[in-house]
Amino acid sequence: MKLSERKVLRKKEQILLSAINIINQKGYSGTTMEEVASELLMTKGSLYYYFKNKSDLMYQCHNFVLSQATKDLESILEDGGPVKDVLKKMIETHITYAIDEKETFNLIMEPKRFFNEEQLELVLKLRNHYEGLFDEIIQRGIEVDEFHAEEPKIARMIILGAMNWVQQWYRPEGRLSKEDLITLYSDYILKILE
Amino acid sequence: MKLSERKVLRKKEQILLSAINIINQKGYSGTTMEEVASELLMTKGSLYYYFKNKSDLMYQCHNFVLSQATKDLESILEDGGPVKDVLKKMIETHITYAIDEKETFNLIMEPKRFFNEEQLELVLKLRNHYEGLFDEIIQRGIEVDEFHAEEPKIARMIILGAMNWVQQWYRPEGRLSKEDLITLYSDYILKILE
DNA sequence: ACTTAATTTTAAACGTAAGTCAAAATTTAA
DNA sequence: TTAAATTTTGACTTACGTTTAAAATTAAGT
Repeated sequence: MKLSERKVLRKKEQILLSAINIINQKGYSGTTMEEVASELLMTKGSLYYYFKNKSDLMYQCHNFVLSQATKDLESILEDGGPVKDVLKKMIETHITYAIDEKETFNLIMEPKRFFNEEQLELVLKLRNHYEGLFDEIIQRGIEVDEFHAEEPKIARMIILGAMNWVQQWYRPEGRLSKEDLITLYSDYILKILE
Repeated sequence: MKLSERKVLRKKEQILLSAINIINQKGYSGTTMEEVASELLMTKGSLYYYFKNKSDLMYQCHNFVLSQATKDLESILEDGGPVKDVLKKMIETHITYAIDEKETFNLIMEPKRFFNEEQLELVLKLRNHYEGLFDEIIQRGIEVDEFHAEEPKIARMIILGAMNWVQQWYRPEGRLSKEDLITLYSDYILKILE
């Protein structure tokens, strides 16, 4: 790889990190290309040299965060251990992302609105892979007879939905600590798989 | 009430119904004031005679649909019967709205992005009321010892999240019929409350 | 029916933010 | 040092929400 190519990659990553910050504060619609640019002392025109358009930039931010979450889950799965413990760790990770990276983690919410067809395909692929990691642990649990589910994929959808909804109501400054929240969710989710 | 006032109300409702249709097809961002207006053979300027701005219009669409859903749930609750059956009916109603009125039912998703403070307050009030209806049936169930939940409101959040997520993946043309979906969801949700 | 007042609609603006582009500036490589 | 490649600029276009003053229409009183 040429020097110049590496430079472009570095710049792209700089832009991504900066954009992720702004998006997590102001949301997708609240974030302007102008603001992302000025944060890095560029003009917005330059952004279009690195990213095709706003939704491309947003897509890559989402991708960045989701890929990181994916890696986290993969390493939890690899570490192995009792299925219930593994699932609990996965739940903890997912909920933590959902809260801490609220906006970028869940651009997920309305992918069709924001992404074009090509991006959408990639998002869905990555998302399927991510969701598949939950299927994997559920499957393991079923095999060792610790989990039971008639339609495991539906159970997984229910679990994911329950966890994602956390963003809609949870406030860190509220009555429940993040730890409490995660404990409660883990317990309820395990009941689903009983 | 004067004739003119009634006329305004009728017109407002016409606009709402038309807007709800467009929003459910194209989503909030995909819907332009221009399009809503032209659907009714008006110019977009006129819309601003009836609604303060776009987010006011969208808010009222959401309100309209959510109010209808609320009435449906209230009448199910009033009818009474075995708590599990009542809850199942409520689940069916909620999921049906979530699928059929996808966009307007769940402007819910990101209320802060779209609504101003005043609207937000009203939305949250209505939403709390709506959610409270689920608390009510859960409470009934606990009292007759058919449901068990340590933190019933968290259980309710989990249930709502699970149901709302349906919009993200369910396709009527897919493998599962809406009936299958609702049956599966009901069964899983009842497990949460076991 | 006629006149005046109130209501409703219009069309032409404006503001903001996304996206484009040709030229200018800078960097790289020979 | 110079020519080519890369990167940045800023002015322009377009789209859409929103405002506004004036025009058109409708209602009400006599």
